Amino acid sequence: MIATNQRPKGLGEIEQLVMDYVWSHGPCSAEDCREALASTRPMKESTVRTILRRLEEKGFVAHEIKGRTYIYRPLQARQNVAVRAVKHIIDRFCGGSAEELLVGMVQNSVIRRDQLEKLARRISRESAAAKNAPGSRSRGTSKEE
Amino acid sequence: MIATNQRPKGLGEIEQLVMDYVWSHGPCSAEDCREALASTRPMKESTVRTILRRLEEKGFVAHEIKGRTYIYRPLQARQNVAVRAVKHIIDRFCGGSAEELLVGMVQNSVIRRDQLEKLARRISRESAAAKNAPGSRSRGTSKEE
DNA sequence: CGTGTAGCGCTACAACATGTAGCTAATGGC
DNA sequence: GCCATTAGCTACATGTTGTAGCGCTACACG
Repeated sequence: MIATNQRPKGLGEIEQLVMDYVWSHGPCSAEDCREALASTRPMKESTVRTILRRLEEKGFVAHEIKGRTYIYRPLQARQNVAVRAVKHIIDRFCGGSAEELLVGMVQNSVIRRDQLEKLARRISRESAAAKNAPGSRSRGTSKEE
Repeated sequence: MIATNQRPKGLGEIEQLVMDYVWSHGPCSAEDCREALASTRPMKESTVRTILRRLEEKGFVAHEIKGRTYIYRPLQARQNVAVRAVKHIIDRFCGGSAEELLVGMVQNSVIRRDQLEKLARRISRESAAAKNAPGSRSRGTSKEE
């Protein structure tokens, strides 16, 4: 972890909403966010900007200046953030082993059995393919950015 | 918020440590906890008690009185807490579908491919077995008491 | 039966995270 | 030159978490 900044902090509720928008919509301005979220969560302009700034501090987004508007884009793939969060849980609760967790997930219907099976097969293939393509290793460790 | 208690709040760092002890050690008193954690995390007696009390408020533990000592025991299985946390992540980041998340977990070496495959087989069996035992459905929804 | 001690509840408080927002300054269009 | 847009800075209220002091009670012991 280079960690220029980016403490491993989590996302608050609003932060999550904003990130969701940035993730699904792609590069956008603060105003874009505000307007898009206005119906579900009205905010002042400054509020959105503060959120975006904090998101940037935390390393979730980066901005570039277009004209005189900041255009924010996600720095990390949504999936990676999710994975890291889950990894954190695994470390904390499961002593690093995901096995029991997955069993529990199936038992609690968080994933369905058949889903898992399909997935296992799919991953078998992908994993094997990745192994045969030396360069593609990069996906494994750092897909973000 | 009606919330007799037990908001779906997370655990702080110390709270986690204490829970870990309660989970692995089973029913124990505040002093047990304090002593056990003393080497890694020295705390005053009142601190441990506060933590335990909050843990009880949050619904993670319950106590019974033995003599004049409170004996705390976990109310929720460690695994269930983990599963719920992951479910939360899935809902928040993955729109409810765990698939991509799992793929990402394998790609990021959070779980190994073979681990997942083994698991898929194992779960196949367990799941099938559960399906044949009508009463055992209860495990799926609420394993915690 | 008085006193000490263990163990609990209550309360407080500081630090930090998070949501919210106002005010000011710069910048570009009209 | 003036107004709208948009960024920066700062503030503040609230909630969470770690930490702990203080006082009360009940049991043990002499």
